[in-house]
Amino acid sequence: MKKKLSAIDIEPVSHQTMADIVELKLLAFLKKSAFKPGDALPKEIELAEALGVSRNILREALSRLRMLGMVDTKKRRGMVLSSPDILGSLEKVMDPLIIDESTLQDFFELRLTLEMGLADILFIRKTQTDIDELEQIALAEKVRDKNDVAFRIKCEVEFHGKIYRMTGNDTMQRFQTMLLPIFGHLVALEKKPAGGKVTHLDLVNLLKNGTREDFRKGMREHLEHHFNRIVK
Amino acid sequence: MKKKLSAIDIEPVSHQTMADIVELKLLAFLKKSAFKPGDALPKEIELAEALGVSRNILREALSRLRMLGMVDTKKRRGMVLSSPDILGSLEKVMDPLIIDESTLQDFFELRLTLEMGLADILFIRKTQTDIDELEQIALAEKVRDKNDVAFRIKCEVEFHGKIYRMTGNDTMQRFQTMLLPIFGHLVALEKKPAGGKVTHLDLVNLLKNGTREDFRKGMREHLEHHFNRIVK
DNA sequence: TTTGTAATTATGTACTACATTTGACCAAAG
DNA sequence: CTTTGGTCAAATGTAGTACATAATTACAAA
Repeated sequence: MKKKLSAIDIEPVSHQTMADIVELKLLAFLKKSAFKPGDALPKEIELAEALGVSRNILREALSRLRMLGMVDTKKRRGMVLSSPDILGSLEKVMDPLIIDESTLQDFFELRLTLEMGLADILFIRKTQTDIDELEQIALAEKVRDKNDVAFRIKCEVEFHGKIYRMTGNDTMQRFQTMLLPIFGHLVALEKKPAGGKVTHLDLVNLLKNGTREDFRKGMREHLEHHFNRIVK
Repeated sequence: MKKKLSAIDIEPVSHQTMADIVELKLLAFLKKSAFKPGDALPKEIELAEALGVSRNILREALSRLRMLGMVDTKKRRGMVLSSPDILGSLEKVMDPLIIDESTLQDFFELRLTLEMGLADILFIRKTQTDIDELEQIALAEKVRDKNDVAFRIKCEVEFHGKIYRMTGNDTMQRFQTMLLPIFGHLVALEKKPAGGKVTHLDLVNLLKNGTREDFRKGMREHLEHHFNRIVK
C-alpha cells in the first residue's frame, strides 16, 4: 500500500471545539447586537452561563477576540468592544517559512500590483519635501559597491518604503512592511542583481517632472525583471 | 476641569497579560526553532511547565495560534505546526461597523490602488474564455433599470470580482472579497450613481483589443469619481 | 476640591478532576 | 504474513473551584 489514498475525495468531519463555536457565537453576537466601540459587554460569568460553557472555554474564545483587538477587557469594568487592529493578526503569521509556496507567490504578485497602482495616489499626495527625501535615498545608493548584496537590499527597502510612506496611507505602509520579508525571501532565490533599466533616480525624476503615466511606465520597467518571474 | 488632559503625552503602561506574553513566546519559539509544517510540538503540560504558567494560560495562547491556523492540535498526538490561513483572521475582523473611519479610508484607497495595478497581471493571465465571461457580465447590466441600486451594486461586484478572479491569484481574490463590504459601506454614502465615462463594456473591449496601458487608462477613468473622493 | 482609604467586584491565574479521543500495542483470524 | 479487532494509555478537551489582582465606587479627612 505505497500509494497514498489521494483518490478518496471526501472531506473529513469538522473537529470544531467548543472554543471555536463560542468564538463564532461571540463574533456573531457582537456584529448583530450593533455594539459600538466603547460599549460595555456582559461579564464573563454571565456570558459563560448564557452560552452554557465553562468560564475556561469562554475565556479561550475571548482571548482570541482580544488578540484580534475586537474586545478590550479591563478589571472590574468588564469588557468593551473596540476597534480591532486589522493588520495586527496578519503581522503575526507573516512568516515566509511557514507560508506555503503558492500563497507566497500570491503575495509577491499582490505587492507588484500595489506598486503599479501607487502612481495615482502618489501624484495626489506627493510633496516637495517627500520628493527631496526620496532623492536623498536614491542618491545614497551610488556611493557604495553594487555587489554588496545587503546594502543593495537595504536601498531597495528604503526607497520603496519611502514611496509607500509618501501615500500617507498608514495601512498601505504597514501592509508593505509586512510583505517585505516575503519579497526578500523570494528575491533571495534569484541569482543575479538584474536591476531594471530604470533606476531609483530615474523614478525620482519622473516623480518630479513627469506625469502620472510616465512614472507608472518607469515603475513598470523598474520592476520588469520581477514581472518576468510571473508565469502564465 | 472640563478640558481633557490631552497635553499629557505619556503612554500608559502596557497591560500585558500572561496569555499575551506566552503567545509571543510561542510565536518566537516556533519561528526560531525552525519547525517545518507537520512537525510535532511538545505537549501542553511540558510547555506550560517550561513557560512557568498554568495550563489554562497556555491553552489561551494556544487557542489564539490555533485560530490563526499556525498550530493544529490533535488528541494524543500533540500539536503540529501547520501553514496558517493568512487571510482567515483578517476576514473575521473585516466589519465596516467596527473599523475606525481612518482605516476604512485606507482600505478604500488600497483597493483603488490594487485595481489600478491589476492591468499588468491581467494581461499576462487573461484568456479568451475569461474575457467572454466578463463580457457576458457587462452585457447583462444593460437589460435593467439603471436606478435599481441593489442591481447596480450587484453588477459592480460581479464585474470587478470577475476581474480579480481572472488574475488567477486566490489571495488577491479573497482580499478583494473582504474589501467589498468596506467599499460598499463607503460608496453607500454617496448620493448619486455617478458612473464614470468608461463603462464596464468599454473595459471589456480594451481588454480584448487594447494594450495594457489602454486598459489601465480606461480603468482610471472608470474609477475617476472614486479618486475624486481622495483628499490631499 | 483634592487626597487618602477601604470595600466591592470583575478579571487574571492556578489547580484539580474527569471525559474524550486516538495512537500504539497486541492478539486473533484470514 | 497481512489484516482485523480490541484493549490500554496518553494527550487534549471541558468543567469547576479557589484565590490573587486591579480598578471602580464611596466615603472620610485634609
